[in-house]
Amino acid sequence: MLEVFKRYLNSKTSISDEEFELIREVAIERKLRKRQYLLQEGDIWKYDAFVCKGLMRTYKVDDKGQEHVLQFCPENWWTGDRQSYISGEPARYNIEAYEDSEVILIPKQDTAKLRIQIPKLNEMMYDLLERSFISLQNRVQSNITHTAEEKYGQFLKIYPDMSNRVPLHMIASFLGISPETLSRIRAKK
Amino acid sequence: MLEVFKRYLNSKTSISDEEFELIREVAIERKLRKRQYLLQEGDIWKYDAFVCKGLMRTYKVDDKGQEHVLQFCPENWWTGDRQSYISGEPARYNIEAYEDSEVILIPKQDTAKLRIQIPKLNEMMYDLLERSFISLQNRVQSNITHTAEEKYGQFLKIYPDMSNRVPLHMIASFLGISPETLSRIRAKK
DNA sequence: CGATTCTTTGAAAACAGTCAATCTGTGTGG
DNA sequence: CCACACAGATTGACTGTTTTCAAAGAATCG
Repeated sequence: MLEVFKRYLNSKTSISDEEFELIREVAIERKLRKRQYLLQEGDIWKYDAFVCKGLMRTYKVDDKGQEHVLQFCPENWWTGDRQSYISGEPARYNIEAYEDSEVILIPKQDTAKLRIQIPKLNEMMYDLLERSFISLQNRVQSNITHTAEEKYGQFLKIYPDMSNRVPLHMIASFLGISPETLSRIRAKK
Repeated sequence: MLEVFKRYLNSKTSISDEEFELIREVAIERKLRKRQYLLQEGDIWKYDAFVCKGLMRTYKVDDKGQEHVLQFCPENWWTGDRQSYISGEPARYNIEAYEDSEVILIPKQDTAKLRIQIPKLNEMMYDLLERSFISLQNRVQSNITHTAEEKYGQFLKIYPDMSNRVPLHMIASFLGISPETLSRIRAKK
């Protein structure tokens, strides 16, 4: 599991073996079965989580009991609840494995130390946040600009394999449309 | 204009007079009249921009010539096109003053130096990005969860004074609904 | 195989968008 | 100072899209 992480780090920046040892010392390896939770609403999130294998989804349940998928997080992406992480408040989201998954957790305090010890890691994580910001911004823009059909088209471009990995109704939820509507959109292609 | 900026910085962190001098040396003060552009689509954005006074809006024009407002940026907020800033690609957005405004521009290279010279500034800008990320995430969540009416309610909570400062049709555009629909939503309260 | 989850389909209702006309307020120039 | 132009807001009628509800048909998993 750590090998995947090391390969990822070296694709994004360059980390020496000694530096990676520092990471290894604090990294927690966790295996999750499908439908197992990484985080439940109300808990406090204190990690940085890197998905080595599998697929996580972040979702929220509204007053009417309806689920809304905020994010899909496949292998080689980071997940977590940034709001809870920063503020120390209870999480408002659930993060659940939707496939059997392998995740590396780095406790918050250790991340802070590592970012000082390994400046390149710090830089990488900053870049990551910037890019996440931009992709969220693109998503907002897509939401206010496009029709349901166009949004689905965009989604397929950005996540080409996701439609094979998660059920349709979760994609609909991610896009903010009803599953029936998405089904009909697909039918007419 | 720089006084406003200094006050802002000291509300977010603490910057000594000597440190602020470093900022002053590179800061560019710019006054903009209503309808004047800070950035036009196609240009390359190379600054960090802090709004001391007035109101900026970031928008995009789609294929059909329709404007879509991505962001309102009143005094004491930062604006810019992060995508263009990072990648060096031409901006896809326009940033326009919607009131007579005063903006401080710090050129990209100078920001980089300042962030090294003034660690607290660096920290502050990181926190800022994190918080911007979270608020965008909340906006996405609101987009996929709520009806037009609920979204408008949320908007009023987050930007209580904005409805006095910008025309209704721009708020509609920001929310991704038609001006007529927003007008009707308001009428039935 | 049986149970569950997911997807599709149909019909009706709710909702939002478009187009066009009218109304309102503001600011400008004669 | 008034008349006019202009931008913005509202309203009505219509159209089109999306949701909802219900039921039936696939697909998947234990």
